[in-house]
Amino acid sequence: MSQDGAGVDLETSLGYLLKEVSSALRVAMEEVLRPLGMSVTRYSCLELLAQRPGLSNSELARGAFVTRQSMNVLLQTLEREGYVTRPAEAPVGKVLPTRLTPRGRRSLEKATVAVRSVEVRMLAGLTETEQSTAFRILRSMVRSLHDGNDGA
Amino acid sequence: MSQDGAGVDLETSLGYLLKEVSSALRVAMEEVLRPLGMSVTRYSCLELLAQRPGLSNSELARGAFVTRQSMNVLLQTLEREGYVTRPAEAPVGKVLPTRLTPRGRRSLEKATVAVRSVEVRMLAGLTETEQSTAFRILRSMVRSLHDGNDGA
DNA sequence: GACCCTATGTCAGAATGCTGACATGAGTCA
DNA sequence: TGACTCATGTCAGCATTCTGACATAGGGTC
Repeated sequence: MSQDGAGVDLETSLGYLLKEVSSALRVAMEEVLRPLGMSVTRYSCLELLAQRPGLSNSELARGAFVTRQSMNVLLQTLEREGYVTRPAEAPVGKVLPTRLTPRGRRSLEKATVAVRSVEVRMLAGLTETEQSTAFRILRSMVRSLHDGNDGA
Repeated sequence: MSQDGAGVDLETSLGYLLKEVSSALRVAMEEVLRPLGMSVTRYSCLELLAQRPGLSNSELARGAFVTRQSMNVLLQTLEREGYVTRPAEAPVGKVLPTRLTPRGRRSLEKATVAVRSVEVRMLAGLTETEQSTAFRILRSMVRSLHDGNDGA
């Protein structure tokens, strides 16, 4: 009854399960980030900047999986609130390298602890080997999906 | 430089990789669904109804990982356009069991083919064993994440 | 029956992300 | 040099989803 041959069976579909996991992960992250007054996208942006200082708006957008327009709005907010800084003039081209301020770094610290606790919980019950296997398999999926789009 | 000890290293984080995969999957699905004039959520709703006829608004919302308010908006659209039907009066309680119309079923058929092709592409390069392993690991992640929230 | 708790359907407003569009700067090629 | 292409930053409008709120139905418990 749940599979009439032609359909994508939800119970056995890896795509559906993937959506379920990412949904649960997002909910869990929002839950621990909310008390800190931070959203997932905001956290992603700050974490990206902490690990790769000087990233541009477009690079941050790609790293956080949103459009550069959305990231631009977020960066303007973060800049206005004093979490990041961007030069008034582009050193080269139109690219504006962004950096965390001390305030941004402090804000990120608490968020990082919270997010790490979620990731630890998600990985609970998995061996090191299983985690490595999962990593390899997920990487393969990303590659396969991109190949079909970009043709690269 | 990319890992100063305390940070969540993006290059090795399963959470980040998970976000990358689901993002790529969503993009790929939107790409094949757009020519059919269908969105991912719309497809999810129809597929859910095909496999489990009579699902209520709230059940569909949970199955598609959106709020029941969002699903309600979608259902009203689908009903107005003749893809689904709901009784005017609730047979029991307030629950309105929803069903696909022939038109909805036809619309879904093409979409299912398109979505299946994406899933096949995503799984290309993975053995049957790897797919089973991925399924088991992802299920474990969902369980661990939910345990922390519901306390169940 | 009275009460409480939960789940549901639904409306309205707010937030978030996306598409479309434009100007500008860098690289390539003839 | 000039034309062409591509990537970037940014503004504006639109679409989708979410949060808040309300009334109602059903299952308990007393």
